[in-house]
Order: sequence, then C-alpha cells, then structure tokens
Amino acid sequence: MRVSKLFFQTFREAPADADIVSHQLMLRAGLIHQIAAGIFDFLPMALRTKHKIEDIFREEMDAIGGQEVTLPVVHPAELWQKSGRWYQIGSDMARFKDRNDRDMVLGMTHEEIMADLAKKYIKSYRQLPTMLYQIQTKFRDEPRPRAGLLRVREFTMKDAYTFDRDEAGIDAYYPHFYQAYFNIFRRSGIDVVAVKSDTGMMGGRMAHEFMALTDIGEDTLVLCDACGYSANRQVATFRKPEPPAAAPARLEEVATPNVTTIEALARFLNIAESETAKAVFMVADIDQPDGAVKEQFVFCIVRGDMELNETKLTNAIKARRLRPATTPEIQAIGAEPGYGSPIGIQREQVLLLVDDLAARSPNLVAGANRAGYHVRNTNYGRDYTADLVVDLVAASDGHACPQCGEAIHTARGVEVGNIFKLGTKYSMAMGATYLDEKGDEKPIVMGSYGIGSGRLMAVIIEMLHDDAGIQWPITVAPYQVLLVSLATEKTPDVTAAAEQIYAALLEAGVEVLYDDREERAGVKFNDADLLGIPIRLTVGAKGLKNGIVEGKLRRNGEMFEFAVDAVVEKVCALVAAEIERINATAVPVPFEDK
RNA sequence: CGGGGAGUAGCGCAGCUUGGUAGCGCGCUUCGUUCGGGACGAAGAGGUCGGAGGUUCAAAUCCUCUCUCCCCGACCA
Repeated sequence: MRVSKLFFQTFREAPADADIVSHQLMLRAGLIHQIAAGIFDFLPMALRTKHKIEDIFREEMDAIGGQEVTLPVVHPAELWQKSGRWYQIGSDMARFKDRNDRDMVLGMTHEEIMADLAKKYIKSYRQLPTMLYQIQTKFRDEPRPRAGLLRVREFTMKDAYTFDRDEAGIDAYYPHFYQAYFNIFRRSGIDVVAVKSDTGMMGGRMAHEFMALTDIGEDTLVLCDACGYSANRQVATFRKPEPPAAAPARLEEVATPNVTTIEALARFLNIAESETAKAVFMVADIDQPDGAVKEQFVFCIVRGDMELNETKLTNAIKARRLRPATTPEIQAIGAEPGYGSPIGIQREQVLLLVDDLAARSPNLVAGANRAGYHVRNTNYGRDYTADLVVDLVAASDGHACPQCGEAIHTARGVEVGNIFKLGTKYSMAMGATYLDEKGDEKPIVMGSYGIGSGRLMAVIIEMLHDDAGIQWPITVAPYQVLLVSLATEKTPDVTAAAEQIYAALLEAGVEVLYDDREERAGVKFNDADLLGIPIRLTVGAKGLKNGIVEGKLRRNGEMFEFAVDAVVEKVCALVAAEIERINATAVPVPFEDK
C-alpha cells in the first residue's frame, strides 16, 4: 500500500474529547473515527489490525475444535423472552419493532440464538461435545460508553459456545479455552492474568476473566505474588484475621456527638476500627416466588475495619438490583444514619446480614440508633441475630491470601476476555436437549467464551506505545514493514530504488506500507513513529550512496544496515524473527481450578 | 439517572464579561524556494458559531428550552 493512496490522515493534536492514550493514538494515527458515543468507524489500517486479531481468534478456536458460524445481529424478541432476559435486561438492550409490529432486538450476545441452533441440530450424545463460534457485531446500549474503543456500544466480539453432555464434559473442555485464551492474548503481544470472576447475570458455575493489568482498568483485581492467587475483587476472598477472644461485656451507651463515621468513632473513643461494627443500609430488588419484584430493606453489619462488597451481598440475597437506602428509609426501620446498629430496630422489616468476621468479633462498638450515641460491647448472638451470616466484605491490600496466607495486593485491570461455564440455563429455556445412551432426554450443558476485538486492539495500544506513538506487535500490526522513501526531485535514483524495493517486498509476500509521499523526512519519520509499524526501512540518498538501506525496529529503536541487493532477504528474516519472538510467548499455562 | 465540563472551519483554540464586518495555529489547494526527525515565502479555499424560540434596530455574544459529546459516579455477558 502506498501512503499517498491510503485513506487516512495523521493529526498532530488529538481531539479534545480523547482522554486515554489508546484513544488519542488511534485518532491521531487515523485508525478510527467516532460517529456517536461508543460508535466508531474503523478506517483501513484499524481494520487490518482487527482482521489480524480475528485471524488469531480463528486459529486458536479452530485448534480446539471450534467451527465458525455467523448468527444474525437482529433477533426476534421471542427467543429472548424464552430465556427471560427480555424481561431481566433493561435499556442496555436495544429493542424495536419490525414493519409487522413484531418485537425485535439487537443482539447483545448470542446464548439464546446458539441454544436455539443447538436445539435444532443436536439430537444425540454422539454429536457432543461440539463448539461453535462467531466473530460478530453486538450492540449494548451502555449507560456510559467511554475511553475510545475500551467501552463502546457497538462492538465486534468473538463469542464461542460449547455444548457438552454433562458437567464433566464442560469441565474437560473449559481448560482448553483457558489455554487458548492465553495463546490469543500472548500472540497479540500482551500478557494477561486470569482471575476468577462473578458469574453475574449470565448465571453459571465457574467463570474466569482475562485481565490486562493497566491503571486505566475499570476492574480491581486481587493478586497474591506468593502463590499466584488471583480474583476479581467482586468475588475475591481472603483469610480473615482471628478476632480476639473476650467474654461478652455489658452493653453500655456512650455519648458520641457528631461522630458519624467509623474513622471518627475509632479516634473519638481511642480504639481500633476493628473494634467497631459498621452498619450499611441498602435497598434490594428481590424476585418473589410469584414472579413479582419486591423492594427489600437490607441491613448489613461488617466490622469497622472492613468494607462491604456489594457483589457478595447481591449474590448472598440473590438480589436483582441494589442501591443505597435513603435517610427516610433508614429512619423508617428505626435506625439512624451515622449511628446505626441492629439493636432495637424494626427487625421484621429488614433483611439482616452480618459478615462472619463481625459475628465472631466480641464487644464491638455499634450505633445506638439515636443521633449522638453509640453502644459499647455489642455481641452477635446475644444482642441481635441475623437472617444470614456470610462473607460480605471486600478483600483489600494487605489482607491474607485465602490460599497461602501471604499478603495480597490489588491492581487495576481491563477485562479483555471471559470464559463461563453456563450450565443448562439457556439449553433448558430454549429446549436444547439430546438423548443419551439410554435414550434419556438430557439438557445440553453450555459454556460461553467471549473476546472483544476492538477492546483488545485498544488494550494492545494502551500497553505498547511510547510518547511518539504506537508500537504494534508484528502479529497484529496493520503492516509489517514501513518503507520510507526520502526521495526528492533531485534524487530520482532514490525513488527508483524505493520503488524497486517496494515491488520486491510485495513480491516476497511482505506486508509493506510504502511512504511515497512528497513530504519532508521529519514528517515521514514522525508519522512512522505514530503509526507504529514494527519495522521501518529508510531509503535515502545518504544510505544509497553506500549501497545500503537502513532498518529500524519501532519497539526498541534497534538499527540495521541492509545491503540494497540483500534487503528483501534480510527483511523477510527480520519479520520472521519478530513473529517468532511473539509467538514464543504462547506457552502452556497450568489451569488452576481455583 | 446524579454531579461536573464542553459544543465557533477537518483538528486544536480565541472571540462571549461590555451585542455592531467571525478570527488565530495546524491541516487542505496553487506557485516558488527548500529537502535525513513535523521548512520558508506568496496567494487561496473552507464556518447554518449544535438546534429551536425569545429580547433587540442588530445576537457567536443576553434570556428560555432542547440536542449532542466528554469526565466522575451509578450501571456493565
């Protein structure tokens, strides 16, 4: 491709609404163009990279038995009604009516459609296991698209689905995906950590998220350097400290004027935060057996030195939604904001959950449910009892690893992929069953596995760039080589040499972008750095005089001198070496069934 | 949905307080000089000032409504 013909433009300055590096660089390099919040055009170079990433998806999916299909973007509402998600999902799902007034949706994901397909074609255990995947557009009307391609509304996703006869079947398949995902990310030039994750609205038994560690990440991860434990903070556990042994002491009210936070309370009474009980008031939407949804006041007690983990709470009470309670709501159940405790409240109106550590810790200071007063020596069991005592708190830096007890730490990450053991939720809803050897009808056990191509592209840039621009890994770079001609009107021999080398590289099968523009050297070099093509070749009068063409690696600045008549051969070798360097990182990873 | 910010040429911005000919830099076109890390000169093209309504002799500027985009939060297979 000649740069003079390439449909793109580079910019010195990024548009003002681009905040994060990958977004700025993609705009400046002429890769993408935004047409609405979270909706982007992919220009030619971005599309080449997208295709390369997707080809890696295909290779890795095919390698573990996948067969590619394409399912529609537009679905009849009926299928989503069958699974119930038509009713569960809110305005994230784009809905419309067709000309015959039938409800339709834009697919956010394809579990329903896949299960429906499986229902039609899978009849016997002999056909299992099987795996289908597609690389297809999804639309989710996200409440807040942001950060360029990192969080968008319309996006392309590789989504794979496994169909197994039983749990043992998917247990056997799942680790293959685990490995294939590591291969995909490493072959794309980045490393990731796999963390156990919440199964959320998808339901299911086990899930992992593949996280790229970067500060711009929206998720917080809990990691243990000692043993390798890793989990999304939403589900991370930790070994809780042993509470001090003490006999329950007598309840005693204490005046604590204007002391409404745990921090202030501990300071005021000169005690540790771990000697206090924190009350957190939430209101949950909970599904009732009759299908209705009830708003339930939820009262949570965690120890003062701990933080409530809302995901754990949501899962513990199977809530559909959770929101903080308002002051009137809190007062209505007989509590007082800033001075709350379960003692003396309208107990029958609340669902009371107590974290197991708080339940085991003796003589905690809690609120007195009237402004300006707390109570010393509250004890679980004696003074109040819960509807549920469970783990409700968030793991934080310095807590003890649940596996090995060493200190854990937290880090930010971007989710670039996930794998899910779905179970039979969708197959049962859609009626996807098979007959086993005995002729018994059984629901197919499904798994689903997704990676967003655009998000991965953004993450690659996020992790591989410098002040001057992108540093594409050669496996996903739009072009492998950028041939820069420094010819001027007075140096037709340079033009001739560059043209010849360009033709020879094309002939040799090298993916080469040829900067034949009538621009000054500085412009071309700066654009070269911005575009981030891995190998730069410079043909100029200076080198040509000595019969050489200069080479330079974008990723580290390493320089080469190639004899003009050997340049094609040398470049092919360099391309091969660069590819090998990246592919060599895709090594087996032990699957840990954590 | 709550909080904050911004819409003026393709991009970055000024002009608005105090109403009166719409500007600057980059980019783009043409010509000349220059030519190995974002050259210089000259001449050009390009704007319903997000939209609607209002005030006024007169609105980019003042008022009202509205749309869009960005950031933080809520939300998120």
